[in-house]
Amino acid sequence: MNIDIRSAHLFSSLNDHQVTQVLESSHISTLKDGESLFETGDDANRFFLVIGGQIKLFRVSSNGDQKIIDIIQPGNTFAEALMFMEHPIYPVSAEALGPARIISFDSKRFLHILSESIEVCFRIMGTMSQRLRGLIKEIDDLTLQSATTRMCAMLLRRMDEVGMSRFTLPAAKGVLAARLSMKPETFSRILQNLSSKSILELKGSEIEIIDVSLLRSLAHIESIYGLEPEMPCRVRSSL
Amino acid sequence: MNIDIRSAHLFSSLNDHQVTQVLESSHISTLKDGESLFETGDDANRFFLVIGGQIKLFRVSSNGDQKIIDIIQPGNTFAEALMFMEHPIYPVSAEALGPARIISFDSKRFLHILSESIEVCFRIMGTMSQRLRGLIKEIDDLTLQSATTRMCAMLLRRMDEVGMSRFTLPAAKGVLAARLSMKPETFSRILQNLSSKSILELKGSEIEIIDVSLLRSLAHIESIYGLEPEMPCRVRSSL
DNA sequence: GAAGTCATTTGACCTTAGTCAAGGAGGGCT
DNA sequence: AGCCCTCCTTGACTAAGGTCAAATGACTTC
Repeated sequence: MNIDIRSAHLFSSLNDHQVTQVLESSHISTLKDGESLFETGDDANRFFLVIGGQIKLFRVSSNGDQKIIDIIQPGNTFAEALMFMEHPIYPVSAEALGPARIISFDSKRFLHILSESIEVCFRIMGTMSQRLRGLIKEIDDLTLQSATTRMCAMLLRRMDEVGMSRFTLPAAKGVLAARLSMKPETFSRILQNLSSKSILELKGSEIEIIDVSLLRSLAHIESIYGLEPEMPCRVRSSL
Repeated sequence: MNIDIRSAHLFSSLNDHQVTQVLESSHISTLKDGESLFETGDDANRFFLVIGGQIKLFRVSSNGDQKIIDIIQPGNTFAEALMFMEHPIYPVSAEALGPARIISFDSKRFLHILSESIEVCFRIMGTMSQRLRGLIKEIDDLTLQSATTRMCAMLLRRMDEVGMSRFTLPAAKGVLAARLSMKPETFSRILQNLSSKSILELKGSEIEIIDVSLLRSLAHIESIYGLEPEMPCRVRSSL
């Protein structure tokens, strides 16, 4: 197994010597599906690089609901932003979504290397900046956008990523629902609804987008013409 | 007017020479109440330090609603995280909340100084890290917490800040409502409700917390015993 | 001090999404 | 095949907040 950690953005400008140093404090591990890596509130002395599978970052509410903050894909690092805090504590929990492989690194050690390389600092700041932007967008989505809008935006992103109008969902529906901050039931209903409007066709986790432009307009401003007024399962009539 | 920008965390480890350099590209300005500083999507070539008044950062939905992401207080910088992006664009809009005074700095110029000072880099990364954490907490609040919980948490924060159980709200109620992602009406009703439960007393924007421990428990897990079941203005009875 | 403007409150009602409960459907295992 | 298990779907209903509109209050400005 010979992974070049330099393929990860964060490490990409390290020289050979630095790579060796970083690897000295590294530790590779395999996680089973659902295995926990750390929990919200744990001391954060290490950060991670996903080399296989997916890691989900999430928060749990007092009544057990969980909101998925992010799903980290292979090649990406996470929790590296914490090393700059005086008392680093993970603000989220992390566990494997399916079997996964990760490398962990000692934060202190990496900080030391960082103190010699402005270039790596800049890289990290770039990453953090983007993450900041992503979170702001997410807050926007959560407060200013409806569940349907979020769903449509997600479908469009996925379509873009795959490059085809026919694709398979990147994770189990329940997981995607939590990522989009809705219940599985709502997720299912919205998908059904889009399907009934012939905006897409779905069979299991296979989706084909039929009307891209309509989907796009829904992702931006919901209900160009009444999507919700005809939502199923409304009890209006019985009042 | 002789403000030492070093009192701002971001600049605190600059030497005299660097301060001079930074100030060379700086520009002080005064904003009237509601005056816009920049809008979401504008090119982000400058970042800012608030020296008087408050600046609100917000996003606007397609139907005109606005969500306040943050309210920046004097002594704090904002938009500095953007300079690390290749194509920097403000992810939020900014405008003065009441008359305000700010200093703006040229990002490029500052980047140059940064490239000579690891210490300042570390400081920035620390700030960004905290901001990241704050946003995650906010997402948590929005998805996993109710409006009442958010209100209670805000009141407790404010009480902590002031150090007394009697205090005045830090901004107009409508503004606070937008900050907490709720409508002014909801804000008012929740406050009324807390008042009717003798958890607090309110007169205008003066608030006195009566039952701190109950407030605290509401902030954590809502409805230890039924707060919502007795919410006013419900039409249950007419069904 | 009257008029006007703006923020807040209250009331009545509506919409979104969550809850709870009951069925499907698919996949792996024996 | 039959069974179990987990995930997804569907139906009926509830709850939290939003909407709209009117009433009140508070603060300016003339």
